Amino acid sequence: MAGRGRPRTKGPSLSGSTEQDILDAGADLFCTAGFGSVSTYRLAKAAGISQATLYHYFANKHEVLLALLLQTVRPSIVMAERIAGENGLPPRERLRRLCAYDADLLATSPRNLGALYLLPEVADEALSPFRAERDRLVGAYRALVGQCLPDAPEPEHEAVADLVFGLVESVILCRQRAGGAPMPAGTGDRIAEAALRIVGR
Amino acid sequence: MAGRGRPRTKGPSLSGSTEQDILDAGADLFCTAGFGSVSTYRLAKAAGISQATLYHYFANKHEVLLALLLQTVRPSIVMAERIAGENGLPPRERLRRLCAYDADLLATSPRNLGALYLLPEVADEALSPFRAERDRLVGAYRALVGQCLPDAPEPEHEAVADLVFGLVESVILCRQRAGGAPMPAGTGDRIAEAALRIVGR
DNA sequence: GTCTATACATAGATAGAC
DNA sequence: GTCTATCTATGTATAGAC
Repeated sequence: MAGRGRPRTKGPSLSGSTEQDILDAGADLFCTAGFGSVSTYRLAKAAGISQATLYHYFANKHEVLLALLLQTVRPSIVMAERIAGENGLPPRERLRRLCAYDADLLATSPRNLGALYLLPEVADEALSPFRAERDRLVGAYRALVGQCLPDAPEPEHEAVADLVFGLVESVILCRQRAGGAPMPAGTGDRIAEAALRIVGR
Repeated sequence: MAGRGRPRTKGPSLSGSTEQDILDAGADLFCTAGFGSVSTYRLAKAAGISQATLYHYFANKHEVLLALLLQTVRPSIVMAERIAGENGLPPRERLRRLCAYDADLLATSPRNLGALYLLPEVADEALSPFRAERDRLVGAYRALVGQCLPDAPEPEHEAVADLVFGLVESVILCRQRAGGAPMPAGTGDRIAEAALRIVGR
C-alpha cells in the first residue's frame, strides 16, 4: 500500500513515502484548521504533490482522515491490550501505566494529533472503522477500572472509567488552548496520578 | 440586533426570532457535522429561511459561529465571576460550585454545545473575541485553585487548574463519544467531587 | 425582511498525456 | 507515478425585485 516505487533522488519530501507525506500534511492541517475547512488542493500542496496525485494514494478525502485516525490510535490499543494481559501486576498499577502511556503520547507528540479524535466529522459513516477501534480502547479502560473497584456495581465502573478516560484526553484540550504546543515531560505521570485519585482508595 | 420586526403570525419558526433560529441551527449542525463541513445553504435551510436571508442577520458564516460561542460561554463567565467574589465561602467550596455549575451546563444542555469549543476553526482570527472570553474563564479557575493551594508555587497552580478545567470539559468528549446525548443529572456534582480529589487535601 | 437569481470562486473527482 | 486540464457540483456572497 505504501509508495514503494517513488523517486528517491529528488522531490519536496525529505521524510518518507509520498503516502506518509500526505498523512503528515493531513495531521497538520486537519487538527489545526479542521477537516471540512481544508481542501484537497491545500492538502496536496502541503504534501508537495498536485491535487490530482492525491487520488492515486487515497480514494477520497475521508480515506485520508481514516488512515490518519487509525495510525494514531493503534499504539494506544496495542499498549492497552498488552497491559490488560499483564496479570502479574495489580489493577491499579496497570491502570496507572495505561493512563501514563496514553497521556504521554497525547501530551508530547510533535503535533496535537489527539485533536483529530474531536473532529465532528469523525461521526461520519465513512469513519466508523476508527470509532470501532476507539471503542475497544474505552473498553480496556472500563475493564481495568472494574478490576480496581470490584465491589462497585457495573454502572459505577462506566461512570468512573469515563472520568478517567476524559481526564487522559483532556490533555488534547489543554494543548489546543495553548495553540497546540507539546506539554512538558512528566505530564503523563502527573495525569496518571490524578486518575488514580479519581478512582479512589 | 435581534429580529424585532419579524412576522409573528406564521412561518416555520416556533421557537423565537429568526436570528435565534439561525443560531439554533448552527448549534445543531456545527457541533455534529463541523463548521467547514456545513454550508450556508444547509444552515439556512435548517433555520427555515433562504440562503440569502442569512446575510441579513449575519455578515458571514464566521459571525454565526462567533455569536454562538459567545452566547454559550457567557453564563459560565458570569457565574465564575460571581463565585470568585463570594468571600464568605472557603476556596474549596467555591471551586466545587464552579466546577459543578459548568460541568452541569455542559452535561445536561439539550445539545452538546461544548463541542463548539473544540472546533479547530475556533483558532481562526475572526473568533478571537471568543478566545478572549474563554481565557477569562480559565483565569477564574486558576485563581480559585491558587487559593486552594496557597503554599504551592505558581506553575503548580496552573498545572492543577489545567487538570481541573480539563476534567470539567471532558464531559464534552464523553457526550461526543455517546452520540451527543445528555448525561444523567448529578453528573456535574460527581465531576466536582473528582476535581476536588485532584486538587488534593 | 424575505425571496429568486446570479456572480464568481472553489470544491471534489476524473481523463488522459507523459 | 505525476502531472495539466477539465468536468460538474457546490461554495460564499451580492443584487435587486417584491
